[in-house]
Amino acid sequence: MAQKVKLSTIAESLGLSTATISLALRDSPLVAVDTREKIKEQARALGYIYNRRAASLRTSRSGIIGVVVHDIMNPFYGEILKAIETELDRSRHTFILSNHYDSVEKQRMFIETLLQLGGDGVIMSPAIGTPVEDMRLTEDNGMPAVLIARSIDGVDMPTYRGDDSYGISLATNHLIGLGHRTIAMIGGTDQTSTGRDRYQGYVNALRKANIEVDPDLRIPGPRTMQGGFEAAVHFLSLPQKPTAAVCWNDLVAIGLMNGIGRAGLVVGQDISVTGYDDLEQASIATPSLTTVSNGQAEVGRLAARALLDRLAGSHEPDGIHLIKPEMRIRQSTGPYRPRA
Amino acid sequence: MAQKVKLSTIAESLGLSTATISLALRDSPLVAVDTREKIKEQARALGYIYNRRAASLRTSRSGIIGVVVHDIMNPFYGEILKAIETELDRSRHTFILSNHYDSVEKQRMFIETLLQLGGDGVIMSPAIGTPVEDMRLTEDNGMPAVLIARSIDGVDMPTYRGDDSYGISLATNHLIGLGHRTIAMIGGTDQTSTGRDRYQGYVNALRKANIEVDPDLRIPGPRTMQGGFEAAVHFLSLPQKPTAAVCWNDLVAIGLMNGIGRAGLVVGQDISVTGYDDLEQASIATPSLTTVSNGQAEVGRLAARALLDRLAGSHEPDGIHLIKPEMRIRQSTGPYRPRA
DNA sequence: CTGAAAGCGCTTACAG
DNA sequence: CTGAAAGCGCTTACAG
Repeated sequence: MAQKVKLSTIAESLGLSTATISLALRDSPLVAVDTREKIKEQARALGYIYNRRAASLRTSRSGIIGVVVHDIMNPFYGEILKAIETELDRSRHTFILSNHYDSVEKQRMFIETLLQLGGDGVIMSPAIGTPVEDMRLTEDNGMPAVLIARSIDGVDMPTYRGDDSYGISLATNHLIGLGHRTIAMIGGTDQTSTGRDRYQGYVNALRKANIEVDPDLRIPGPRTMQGGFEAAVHFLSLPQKPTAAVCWNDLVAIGLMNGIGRAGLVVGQDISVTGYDDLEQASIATPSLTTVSNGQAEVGRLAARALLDRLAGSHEPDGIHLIKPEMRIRQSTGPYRPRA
Repeated sequence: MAQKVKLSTIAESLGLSTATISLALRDSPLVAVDTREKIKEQARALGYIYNRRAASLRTSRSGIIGVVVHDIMNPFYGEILKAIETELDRSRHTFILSNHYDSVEKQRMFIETLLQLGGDGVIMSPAIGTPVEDMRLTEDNGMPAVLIARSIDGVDMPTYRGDDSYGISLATNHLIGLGHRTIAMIGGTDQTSTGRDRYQGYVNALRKANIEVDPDLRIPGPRTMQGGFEAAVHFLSLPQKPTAAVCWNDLVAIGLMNGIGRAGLVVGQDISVTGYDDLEQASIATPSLTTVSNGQAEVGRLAARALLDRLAGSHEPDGIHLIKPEMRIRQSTGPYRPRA
């Protein structure tokens, strides 16, 4: 490649100072319009590339925002990320993405890298078991953080997520309303706020309907399609013969439906299944999946906006902002029928 | 936050020079072992954060690698990215991810941002219609690029992708071997190398079996699950009454299978369907999907390694490296049966 | 084994 | 409206 073009290259070629070039390229009104045009023209002609590291070293603003979630391959996070991307693009921020796969270690390394790069802020769905100190790391170093999808006890940062307890109770109530009494809960973990809230919502709904809660009807663990698929065998062999399953999320539900289908039973008739999240896939699954919309786009949009607002100086109130979930009734649930 | 801790802070607190601190923190053997330990200890105690922008301004190496693909929410790219992530993590590189959604504009903006940040290299699956100049932008500015999944005519950069023509012929031959003669091809576009190659592979296989190629049996367009689902109506109403469909990818195939199921036909018996990619979902779909493994993990791993090797000075040969696809036979395909 | 000094390419008061 | 100069926080020859 040719000699590197920098501000001084342009300055010399035009007989101006680097200060003027710098101002002109950033559209400062301090520079006369025609000088500005001439400078921009020349920058283009020379193939000038703005050196952000130098600028950011000087200004201590990098334009970089970090985003770290459990796993971007999970469409639930994918849908949140898409909304974040849209917001950040609009304000010309660059975002750096990482999965932590629920490794506190990996998450901490990401935060450190982001600090080293001078990240302006971070949006995170904290890993299971994230210690409070790790969260402090961000704010102590002047990098504001916004949480999504999960909250951490003892951390009072702005947090955007669905109202899990309420959402899962919608699904459970829907099944109860269809006459089901033996309802299993498939998937999830007690190690996250989300997991605890969803199980609680299920328990609450059953109690309110005077249905005894049988702990053996809970099959914790699965959070993926594969997991739901594998859980089908366990589910179908439960001695209580459940006629319905409230699933942790849509992926688990779709996997479970596939597993149930393999066993020759018809979902929506023999067994009712609900999902959670209302992913794009939910409506085109066969049968189409009854689920709960979890407002992913809303979560992503609001979290990104909150961070940008804070960077712009205004201060969104801290604490948890719950997005209201909504029921989506489709073909995977139907009236109670006793199992053979 | 407290006053920012930098090299000079540590230097002063220990009565040493910044040069020594800098060397010690990077484990230089030039610094005595106990001095080194003392320095590291102090750095930790003070909560020192390495300023990469400053370092990178000085060394003109950033440790950043850019990755840009069509859409990370597509599990095909997700699986490639996972492999890239694994390789880059190992060498302590940070990666910046972006979708271009086949917008040349968005892709160019990403490349420019990456150049501004001093990116060390870029891995890209180029957007449809990427002009050769845009590809030059990377190398002209000393940032090596490696292509994945798609190639561009006239660009001789290292490229890693599956052998699409061969792969789709495997699927087509499998159907022909089962006795099918009226085989549709669903999805894809002629605007990418991948699209042209796959259609060509399908055509070649038919010709070789002396089956006349009927252009009306091609339904171009769909590349998503939703697209495949919607194409089912068109497919089922084709007057030629095809008994099998070669799909662009697994997503289209799964969508199509759902659509066929809704129409009351049984995939694997009434209609045979093949996918492409062998995504995780393929094996747990119902029926499980016969498909072609496209070596995503291999593509990601090799592309990342090629870039890292080049950054380390060695020079992987340019040109296209084709990964051999493999057939995965499952339940979605079965022997020919005339349609009612 | 350790230090003094220059320089990476910007931006920003300040002066004119 | 434009310029001279300092400084952001590192690293790297060079000297000792």
